Amino acid sequence: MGTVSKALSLLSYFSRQRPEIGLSDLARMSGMNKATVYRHMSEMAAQGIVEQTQTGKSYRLGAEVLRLAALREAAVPLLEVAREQLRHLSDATGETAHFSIIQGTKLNALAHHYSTRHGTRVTMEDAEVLSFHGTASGLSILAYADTAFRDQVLAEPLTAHTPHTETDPARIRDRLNEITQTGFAQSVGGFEADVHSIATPIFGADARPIGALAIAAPVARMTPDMISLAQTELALAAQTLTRRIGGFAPADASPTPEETTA
Amino acid sequence: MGTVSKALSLLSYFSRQRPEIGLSDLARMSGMNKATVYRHMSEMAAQGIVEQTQTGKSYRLGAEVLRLAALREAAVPLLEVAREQLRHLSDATGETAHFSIIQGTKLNALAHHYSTRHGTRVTMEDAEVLSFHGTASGLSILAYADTAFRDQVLAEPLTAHTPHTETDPARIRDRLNEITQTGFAQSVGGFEADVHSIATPIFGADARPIGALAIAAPVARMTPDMISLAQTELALAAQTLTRRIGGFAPADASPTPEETTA
DNA sequence: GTATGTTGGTTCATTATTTGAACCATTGGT
DNA sequence: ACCAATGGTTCAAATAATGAACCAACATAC
Repeated sequence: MGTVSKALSLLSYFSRQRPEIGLSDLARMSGMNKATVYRHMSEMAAQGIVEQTQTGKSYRLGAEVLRLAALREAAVPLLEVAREQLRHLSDATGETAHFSIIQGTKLNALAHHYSTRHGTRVTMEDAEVLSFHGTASGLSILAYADTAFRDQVLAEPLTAHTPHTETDPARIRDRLNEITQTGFAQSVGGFEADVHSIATPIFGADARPIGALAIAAPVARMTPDMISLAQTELALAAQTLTRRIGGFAPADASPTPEETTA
Repeated sequence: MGTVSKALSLLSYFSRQRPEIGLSDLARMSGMNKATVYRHMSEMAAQGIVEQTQTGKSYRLGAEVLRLAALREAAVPLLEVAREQLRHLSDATGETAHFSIIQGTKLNALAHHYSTRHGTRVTMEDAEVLSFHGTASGLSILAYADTAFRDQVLAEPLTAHTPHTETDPARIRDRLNEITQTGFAQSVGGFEADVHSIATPIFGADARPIGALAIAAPVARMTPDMISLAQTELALAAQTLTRRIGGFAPADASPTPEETTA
């Protein structure tokens, strides 16, 4: 691993739960020497990628990443198009819609939209790390991912987020097969208790999944009619999103909206 | 300059005008050796910061920057709060409102909001680089920036974006003094022909300007009444934004909304 | 008030990494 | 068939990264 990778890998320790990290902590977490971490952070700070809090101590992400993200959106308007679909999805279903993408071996929630139809709703946070095995989004992606990626994810220890999380790799593989039949993954309380989610993957130019659209509702409101509606809308939104970002669904991919509506 | 800085500095060559860059071009632009650029880009690609287009050739910014930006927003909700104010500003004035921040020695437009009141409007692109001397936003920032920064910006060659762009450093300094009197900067056709902009700065925790809010309208629609309205709304929005991000306006800063309304 | 354990930051000889000229293999144009 | 690009690769030489030990500053504990 080169110096640049090492420096950039420091960024992976920042999370929603830990948006600011001190020098010593960062050195401990990364296992790197304190002096090394200091220089890496200083260099990244000079480039605006990170900055120090006004107390002068701990580090956090810098404003430059905003520029980079805006530029990325200009080149590949993934989130912009996704937000459009999310708005439509939550309006059509009256429930929370969210979008997440694969980044390395992680699944990151990047955008969401709430509906105002109900007083209670499933709440989301952007930049939250989701699990592949415990969420509908993750499962839908795994179902269409190549074997190597699936094996890699399922080889790691699978944490049980709730009592209902399926953590047995063999049983998860069975579910993945079922998912490819319908094109939709479901998770009932697998990540958060009392949340029923339905998801379908989004594909990149190489026909491999790059993310997922999902609708999340309280278990009680996810009636058969609702499931049917959610699937219809998800299929349409996913197809639109995949197409708009220049992606291609694989031959065995999620059904077209016509098929679903039937 | 360390290796990490050099690698990260490659990112600065990506712009709205040039969202994808090939290896040889990037080497030429940066003046670095082709092999060096190749390894830097490879390492950054491994971290998801950049990626290669499916034609396999040129590089562009990667999806990881979206995660980083989402995380930055979670830690410092600058854009979220700014967008709120932009919405209000464009609704209240019926014109285009936009927000830009200083990054290094550049001024970057990062968010905007259009009004639907008129058929014609000033259009903006996010992630666009603005000039300090040619825009109302830039001037408003310069007016409140420390001397060192102001000198640095005015020492560089000042390009004339339009025939109306003021490029004489001495005359610009005079205008900056006037700006500190009122708290607002104006630019009539200084960046784009037929665009009249009014801007006021946003301050960080150290009472130094970090960005600016602006309203841009076609010259003909920027009547005295409109200017007055824009200033009132800008002052309020800027004060709110500065406060919400934990910033402080300096003692000699832009007037409070009360003073302006008078 | 002193001792102790933090913290962020710095130093410098040793070491490992980056660097760049020259080199391929492809591609596209003439 | 040629030429001039392109992205990518190699390897000795040069340069930069590294890490143990070291500050000074700040808490907390005794």
